[in-house]
Amino acid sequence: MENQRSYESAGRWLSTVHRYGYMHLSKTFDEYGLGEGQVKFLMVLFEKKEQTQEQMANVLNIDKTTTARAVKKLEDEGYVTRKPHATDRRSHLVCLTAKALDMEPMIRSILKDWTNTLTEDFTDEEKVIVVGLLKRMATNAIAKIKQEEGVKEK
Amino acid sequence: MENQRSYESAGRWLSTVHRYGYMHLSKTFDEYGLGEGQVKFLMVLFEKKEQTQEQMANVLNIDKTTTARAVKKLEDEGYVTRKPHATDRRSHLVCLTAKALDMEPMIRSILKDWTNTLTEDFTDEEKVIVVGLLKRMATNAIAKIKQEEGVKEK
DNA sequence: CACGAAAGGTTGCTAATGCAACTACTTTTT
DNA sequence: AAAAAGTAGTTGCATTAGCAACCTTTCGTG
Repeated sequence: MENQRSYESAGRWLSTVHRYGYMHLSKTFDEYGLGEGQVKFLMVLFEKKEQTQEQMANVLNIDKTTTARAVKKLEDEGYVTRKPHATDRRSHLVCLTAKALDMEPMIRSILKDWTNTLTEDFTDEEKVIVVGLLKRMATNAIAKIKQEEGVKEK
Repeated sequence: MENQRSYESAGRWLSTVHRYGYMHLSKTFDEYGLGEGQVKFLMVLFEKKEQTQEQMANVLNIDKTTTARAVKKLEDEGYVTRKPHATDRRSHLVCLTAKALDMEPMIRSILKDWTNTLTEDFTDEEKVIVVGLLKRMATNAIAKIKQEEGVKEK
């Protein structure tokens, strides 16, 4: 149990990178009527084409209320439409509009540019390593929270 | 320019880890009257003992308004006091209370536990690597944002 | 089939955070 | 020394995000 003298933990840098990414991407996407928070949902739709809100929330591990509000903004800005689900009247299928599809390359390139900025001085190997480690941390975090929830409602 | 088919970028996992960390730490610190957002300022004070808000904002790369509000909450909860600066009447020195010092081991241990959870299945080497890579990403992010600001006000 | 549980969404509330604008002191320039 | 520029903090506003509570529809079991 060494005395951790300086505040240099993973979490400290993680939150810095996250905040700065948020700032940069918010500013960059602003001119397209997009907020940083909506982009991740677009990314899911670019891959899956049609999804219910519930499905998107699950894939991204994001709360369903956050999902609902992000989808609403995307709809307001003309990036997605919602059509009734064929068999379940509770849910809606969220679909991309032509506008969103036109913007796909642009959006991907903005995200990629930011990733490149973050890993500017990384070797190719390090670039691969960091994604892998972050993914494992995310997996561990998710497992822990799920476990806490499980305990709570036992 | 390979087609990045799945949304597996560093940023995606980074934001997941960040959000889950926020959730876990908020919940854990809640019973001490602390929010996740205030803890990083306490960590700075544990190391530097006395700081102006400006100094804390700089160390953490956090906006001064966020700093002001975090300090206010810490003051309201009895973790810090503010005393007038000896030579500059614009600023205040933020100092820890006995209550905060008593809680220091507890707070460090909660943060460390979460780090351990995130890196549960990491080798010792990987634990070191991930902090280093995150720190470099943070440095790159900060440099980029500073550069954008510089351009703006030219 | 009916009733209760579960699932998909929405609304109200709260926290952390950044930006713009403002006040109040300090330092620099002329 | 007076005016200009810069620094420390604060307040108002907006965004992302989660939680609790609620509504509506669907499903499962007696």
